[in-house]
Amino acid sequence: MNFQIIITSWYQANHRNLPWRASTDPYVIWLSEIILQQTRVEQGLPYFNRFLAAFPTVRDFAGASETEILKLWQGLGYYSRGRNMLYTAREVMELHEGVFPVAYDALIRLKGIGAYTAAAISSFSSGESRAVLDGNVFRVLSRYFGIDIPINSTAGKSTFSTLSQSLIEGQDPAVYNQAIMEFGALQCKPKSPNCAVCPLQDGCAAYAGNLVNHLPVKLKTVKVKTRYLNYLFCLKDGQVLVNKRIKEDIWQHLYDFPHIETSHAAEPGDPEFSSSLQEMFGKDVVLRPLMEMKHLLTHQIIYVKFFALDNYITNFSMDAEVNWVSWQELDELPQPKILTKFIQSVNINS
DNA sequence: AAAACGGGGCC
DNA sequence: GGCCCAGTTTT
Repeated sequence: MNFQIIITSWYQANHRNLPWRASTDPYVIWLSEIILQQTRVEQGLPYFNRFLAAFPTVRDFAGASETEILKLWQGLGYYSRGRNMLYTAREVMELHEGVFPVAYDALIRLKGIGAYTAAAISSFSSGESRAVLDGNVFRVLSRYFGIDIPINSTAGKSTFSTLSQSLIEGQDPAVYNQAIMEFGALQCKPKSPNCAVCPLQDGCAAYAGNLVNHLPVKLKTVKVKTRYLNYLFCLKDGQVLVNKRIKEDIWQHLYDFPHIETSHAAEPGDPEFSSSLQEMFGKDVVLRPLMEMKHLLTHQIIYVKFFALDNYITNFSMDAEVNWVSWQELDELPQPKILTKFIQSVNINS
């Protein structure tokens, strides 16, 4: 038996029942695929269900506001995915008259849809023969064929892309694509794959060469940087001062509090901190330390301090992105995880 | 070619 | 603490 037959038979016997697999609607597939980018199935699943319930069609999606989309996206991360989806939904309404494209060449032009997602949507919705290449496929192929070219290098992407496309020829594209990804997710896992009962054990180069734990090879790149954010929690007449994050930075278009970033952990009397506060408020203000948190992102370690400003804020120079809102309004705004945590603990302690 | 972009689970 | 997850976009 060849590689493809073993993979697809394994899939028939072992696959999970995932809701998006029940549909060939390109809109539904699109929804699931964007949500699942760099995201585990278990984490994305509830988001998929909520989005589909809220927006059954691309027309419904296109009619939403960005805040609405980001609020539903809250907690999932990589928020540009949500913003790009809204852009693309509107594009589909205007350019394709509300009919979601199924052809790879049309899909690849849409914002937020890259090579992987275009292959996934086109193969699942219309049976176009485009091999998906995601983390699972890289891993399965590099192990089975014993390829040690780094999967995140240009040469690696090219090599694996050619190989995977050659393997899908003659197969049912939708089934084969699902099968190889599911095989990578459940059987050929990154850590402690179950080689003892693997149906591909016979032809597996990594197994034969005892290289399973060394493949795939990946170039490490990410430099983690450390940041210090000092949040200013301003309350007045039951309203909270919120800030819309409009800069090119993490959490773009989400809402948090006005804050001052310092180059190091800052105490209220710190010169750098104080001068920024002076600039922001036009006079000295008194801070009351509330809480400290450490927030971990893939490439940032953020030390967060929350301070209360109980008064002194009458002269606050309001930027366009800063606004007073009620607790109720704040709750309806999309916000970073760290802020949700803070708000919860304030509610518990009050 | 490299960096930026979240949050969570697992070892 | 490091790695990885149904990747894409920007620099």
